[in-house]
Amino acid sequence: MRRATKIDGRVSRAAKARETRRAALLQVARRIFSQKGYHATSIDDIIAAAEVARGTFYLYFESKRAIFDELLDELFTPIAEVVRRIDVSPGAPPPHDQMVATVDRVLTTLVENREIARLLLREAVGIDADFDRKLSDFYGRLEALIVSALSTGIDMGLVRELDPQLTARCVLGVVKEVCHYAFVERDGADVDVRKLGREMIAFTLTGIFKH
Amino acid sequence: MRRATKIDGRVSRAAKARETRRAALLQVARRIFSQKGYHATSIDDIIAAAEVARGTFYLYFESKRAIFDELLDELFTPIAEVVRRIDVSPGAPPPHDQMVATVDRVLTTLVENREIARLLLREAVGIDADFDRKLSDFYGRLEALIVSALSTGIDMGLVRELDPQLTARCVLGVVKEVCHYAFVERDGADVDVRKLGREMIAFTLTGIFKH
Amino acid sequence: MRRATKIDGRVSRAAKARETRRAALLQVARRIFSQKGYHATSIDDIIAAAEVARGTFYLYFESKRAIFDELLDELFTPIAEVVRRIDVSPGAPPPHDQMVATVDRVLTTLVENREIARLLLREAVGIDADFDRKLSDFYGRLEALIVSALSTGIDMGLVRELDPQLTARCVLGVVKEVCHYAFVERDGADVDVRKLGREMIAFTLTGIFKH
Amino acid sequence: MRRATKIDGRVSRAAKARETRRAALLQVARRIFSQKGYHATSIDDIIAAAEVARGTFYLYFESKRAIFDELLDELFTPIAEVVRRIDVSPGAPPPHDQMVATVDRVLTTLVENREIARLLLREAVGIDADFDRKLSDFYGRLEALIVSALSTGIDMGLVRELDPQLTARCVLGVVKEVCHYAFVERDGADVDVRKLGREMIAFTLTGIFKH
DNA sequence: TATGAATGAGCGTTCATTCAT
DNA sequence: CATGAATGAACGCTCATTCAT
Repeated sequence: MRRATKIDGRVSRAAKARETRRAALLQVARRIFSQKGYHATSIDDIIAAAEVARGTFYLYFESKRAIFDELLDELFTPIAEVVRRIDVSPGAPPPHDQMVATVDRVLTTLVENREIARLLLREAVGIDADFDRKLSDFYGRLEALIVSALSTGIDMGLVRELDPQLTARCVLGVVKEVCHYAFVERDGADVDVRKLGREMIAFTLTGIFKH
Repeated sequence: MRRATKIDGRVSRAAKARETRRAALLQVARRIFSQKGYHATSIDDIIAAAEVARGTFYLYFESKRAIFDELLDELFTPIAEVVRRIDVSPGAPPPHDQMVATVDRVLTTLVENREIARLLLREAVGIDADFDRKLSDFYGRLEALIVSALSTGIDMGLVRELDPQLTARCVLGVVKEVCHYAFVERDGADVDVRKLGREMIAFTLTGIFKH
Repeated sequence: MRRATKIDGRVSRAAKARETRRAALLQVARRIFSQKGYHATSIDDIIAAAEVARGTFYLYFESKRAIFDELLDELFTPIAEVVRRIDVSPGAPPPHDQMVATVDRVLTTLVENREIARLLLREAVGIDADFDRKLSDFYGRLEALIVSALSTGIDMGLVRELDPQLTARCVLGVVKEVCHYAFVERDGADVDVRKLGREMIAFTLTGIFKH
Repeated sequence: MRRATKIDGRVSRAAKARETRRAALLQVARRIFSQKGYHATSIDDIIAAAEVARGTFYLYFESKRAIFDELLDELFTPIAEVVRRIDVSPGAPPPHDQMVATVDRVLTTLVENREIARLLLREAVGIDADFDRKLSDFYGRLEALIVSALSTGIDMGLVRELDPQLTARCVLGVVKEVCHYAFVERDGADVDVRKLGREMIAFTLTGIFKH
């Protein structure tokens, strides 16, 4: 037993060390990709900043593309999670409250992951066909959610008769552009998330007209 | 005189041939850039498709960047022209009509230049610092126009009190995203420009709510 | 007869035009080669400055190398001529006078052909094996002449016992370096040929020592 | 401690291997540059002769220019060192002895570095502006030394009244040309350094005249 | 004769990935 | 596990020369 523990101990210690290294590489890559973009970042940049040998990098990641993918997943996953929580069942909180809450959570998630947000919003496409597909899958899922929310809204008589698909894209465009403005152009540091959310929601719900 | 005519004939024939070649190269480059993006397109791809020698390419364009720039200018220029025509002088057509007309013209221009539209909407950034600047200049000009239109609208009591800058980005986001949807994801072939325009305007003016 | 004259007239007029063009190309090439060196000068530079089409250049010269060769021959020929005139026959002018006169003539020739002199003195080697051979032939001829002059001098008891070959190279080295100083480093414009000649001769004849 | 030793062992072995490769590349480049000159030598030539992949070259040298520079420095450095050792302080060896010794050492250094000497003496100019400057700096330093030696000689009454600058160039010309003769034209293999030195010194000190 | 568009071999350099130690 | 030397395909670009008109 002692020995087993010892081995387990070793193993887990080793596994932990492995995870630490991996995390360190991810962190460094996150920063550099976010600063320079995918193409302008070289493996050299990453291993130099991580103070790790060339080969070591490939011990933890299959390729440059692989680490980039993994970084974007860090954002895809929580965003998808946040959005998934929208509840359209009867007895759920009122749609408007949910909308506010969701927008808030999305923005908060982006703020918490500014660097990856930059990555996502800048490196929209052009890496390769596979990545383009991944990206459009992600946005496709968001779109589907908005479409379903809009459709429900129309059914409930809250939302005017509109093309749900096209309007979903409008909403998505608002979110993307405002986030680009906040996280890519400005540093993303001093962003007033509340204000951003309020303006986006107002725009989305009522447009620019005075009613 | 006969000789002069002859020479003129020759010169113009040569100049014409030159223009033809140039146009052919531009066309090929337009297609390939639009399909694969800037980075994934090599000079080799272009000259192979154009069935032209390596040196020939450089006879017509200074560099890969130069032909890319020229392609994007094919779209920048007419878009800027279209947008410039907005008339805020007294006695001008009513704002709403102008808006509809402008959106219509912008979309028509994009439809007419689908491939470059793809290029513009996909290659958001990451080519190089110069290009990033060019791109943000372009969008900056659009944004400024929208800001000024919104401010005028607020002054006239047509538009509600909103943050003109942020809202301009919302509008820009709507346009970009809808265009991305129409020209990048779908082929851009069977796009109902009228419908697209109507939906975008409705969304922008009144949001999603039923009033 | 009239017709023949006419034709002759035409032919010679054409031949003259041909020569004029050739000369113009040579002149332009001379200037540019002299300013930028062989490698840094492109055919483009030459035809642009000569305002002549690309193909025209090749109508007059076989290649870049050929025109360069021809330019250097412009200097080789008169220099060889000048040096050939040294007269060691009995009853000839005294050796010292001839030496002074020769040095003077060589320097004058160089001054009159500053641009080619620059070329000769800078582009010592490295163009290709053929050119290297040509160059060493030229210097070989000069060397042989100096060797023979030195040997005669020794026989006549004027010159100390020395290794004629090696010393010939010393003399050549003096000439080359002083000319390099005068024509390459300084513009070659305000060169006091007399003084240069005097110093070189004094150095060659008596060295640096005070006797 | 054992482990440290092991690591040290590894490190030094690796460092040694690195140095070996570097040296091999330098040697190959030295030979080829010396045979063909800078422009006629391509990276391809070097890596083919060194049996090394393209990328490997750039692992050891920044650029073609960088390896060329380094090669020339192999000669610049010891020559500068040798020449620097001239001692004009009171109580120093007599000037003539120092001159003989210096010439001897310079020639020996050149013999020991024949290939680079060829390089130095052939690639007079034309690589690029930077290199031209480097070269003229080097020769400028030599010239300055000779000028100062001549001026001292004049003050001491040993050297006749002459133009020190121009004469320094004469001396430099003698050295360059004789070295060119010995190292570029002849293989540089069977050069009798002593004799060369003696002749050069005799020529420089007393010229060709029998006194 | 004159043109200039076309050619394509060649260049120096980069960088993601592999693998022996 | 960790290393970093080695790889080589690929890149954008140049330029002396050719040739149809």
